[in-house]
Amino acid sequence: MGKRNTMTSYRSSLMRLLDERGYIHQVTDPETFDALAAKDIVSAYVGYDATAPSLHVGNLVSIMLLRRLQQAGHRPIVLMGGGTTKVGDPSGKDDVRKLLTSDQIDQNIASIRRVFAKLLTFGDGPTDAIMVNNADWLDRLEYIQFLREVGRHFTINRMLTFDSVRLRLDREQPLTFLEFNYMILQAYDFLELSRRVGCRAQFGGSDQWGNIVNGIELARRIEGTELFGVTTPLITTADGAKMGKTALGAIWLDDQLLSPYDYWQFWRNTQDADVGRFLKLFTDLSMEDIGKLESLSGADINEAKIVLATEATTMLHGREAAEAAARTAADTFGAGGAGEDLPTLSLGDGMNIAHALTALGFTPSNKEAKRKIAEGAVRLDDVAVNDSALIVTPRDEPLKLSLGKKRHALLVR
RNA sequence: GGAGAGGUGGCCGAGUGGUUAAAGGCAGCAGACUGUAAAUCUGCCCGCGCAAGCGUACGCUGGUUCGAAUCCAGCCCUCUCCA
Repeated sequence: MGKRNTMTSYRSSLMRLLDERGYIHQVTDPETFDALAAKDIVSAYVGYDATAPSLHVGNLVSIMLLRRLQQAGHRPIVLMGGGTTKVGDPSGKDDVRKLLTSDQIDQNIASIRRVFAKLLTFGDGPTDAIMVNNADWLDRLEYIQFLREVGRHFTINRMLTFDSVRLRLDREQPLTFLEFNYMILQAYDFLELSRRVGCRAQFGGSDQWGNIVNGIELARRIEGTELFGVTTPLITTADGAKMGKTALGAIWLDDQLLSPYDYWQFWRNTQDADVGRFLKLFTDLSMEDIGKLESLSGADINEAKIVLATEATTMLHGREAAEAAARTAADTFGAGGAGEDLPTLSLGDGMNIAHALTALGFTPSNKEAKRKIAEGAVRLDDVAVNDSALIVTPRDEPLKLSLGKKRHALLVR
C-alpha cells in the first residue's frame, strides 16, 4: 500500500522541496501525487487537536510542511479539530484522555490561530491558506444516518489492526468506544474537506498514516475520488528523544507561553548531530546556505546553531525579537554579563533567594531551590551562593541570578 | 452475571506488619570535562519551613494494631477467561 520514500526524482517542485528538506516519510501514491502537484494547485490539509492551549515544537514539522506547500505554490488548509478533540485521538496515548469542555476547546483554537497567522498567508487567493473547524460538520452529525453512510465502510476486523488501537489493546490499556470512533471521524473529515473545499491531500506525522489511509479509502468508496497522503518522519533528537522536552516544559510556539528568548535558547541548544537536519526542516534558508553551515565542525558548529536559533525565532516572533534574543545570549554567555532580554523578577524590598528561584520558575519548589544552592549551582552576579536563607536585596543595578550555566535572570526592585 | 489477576512516586517496577518518604531502572536537574553540544563520571531527585519540625503519599472508605503500602471489610476501576 504505502510506499516508502524510494522515488529518486520528483517532477513537481513541491515534492522535490519536501524530499530534499527531509519532510517525507511515506506517500500513498508518489507518482500520481507528484504528477498532480506538477500540473495543478493542490489543496492539502493537516489536522490539529485543540487539546493544548497552544501548539508546540512537536507540531512544527507539520506546520512547516504546510508552509512549504504554500511556498511551492499550493494551498494549505489548517483543520482545527474542534469536533474531534471532543472525542480524543488514541494514537500514541496509553490513557483515555480527559474530556475538554467546548469552551476550553474554543479558547485553545483561538490561541492556535495566532500562531498560524505568523507562518502561513491566509486569504481568498488560490494559494492562500484557509482554516476550517471540523466541529462545523461533526457537531451536526445524525448518528444513524452517519452509521449508514460512513460506518458501513469500516470493518471492526480492520480497525483492530491499526496501530492506534492495537498498541492500546496489546498493552492491556483500556480503549473506550468513544476513542475507537476517532479514526472514523478523521476519515470523514478528509472526505468532507474534499467535498467542501476540494482538498486532495492530507499531511501528518507518521503516527497518522492509518488515519490518513482510512480517509483515502472512504472517499474512494463513497465518492470515487482519489486522495493522497504524505507523512513526515517522527522528528527526534540525535539521541532518540522526542523533540521539545526540556527543563522549561513544552516548547510553546505562542510568545505568551514561552518568551522569544527561551524559544531562541531552545534552538541554540540543539545537538551537533541535529543542526543540519533542523536547518532544513525549520528554517527557510537555502540548501546552499545550509550546506555551508553543515560543513562547520568542532566548536565552529555553534555558529550554525546561532543561525538556526535566530532564523527559527524570526519566523515565529519576528526579526527584532530574534536578534534581541541573540544579543542577550551573546552578552550573557559570551561576555559573562547579562543581556536585557533575560527574564526579570521584582524583589520588592528583599526576597529569600530560594523563593526567587521558584518564583522565576527555575526550580519547581523551594525545596528544590535549596538543594540546588547546596549543590553550588546557584550564583548571584557570578558568585556562588551557599546560604539558602540568604535574603537578596535589590540594588540600583540589576543583579544577575543564575542556576547552572544556562538559566539566568535579572533581579530588580 | 460468574471465575481469576491486578491498581505503588513523571514512567517502568520491587516491596506482604516496624530502621519504608518507600529498592532498582528510566526520564529530569546540577557538578566535573567541554563548545550554552554529545558521550562519560559524580551528586540530587514529594511538599511547607531559616530551622527544630510539620504535612502529604502506595485506587477509595472504614476497621484491626502501639505501629499498615503491607492484615480485614465494603466500594470503585482495569485486564483475562467464561456466560
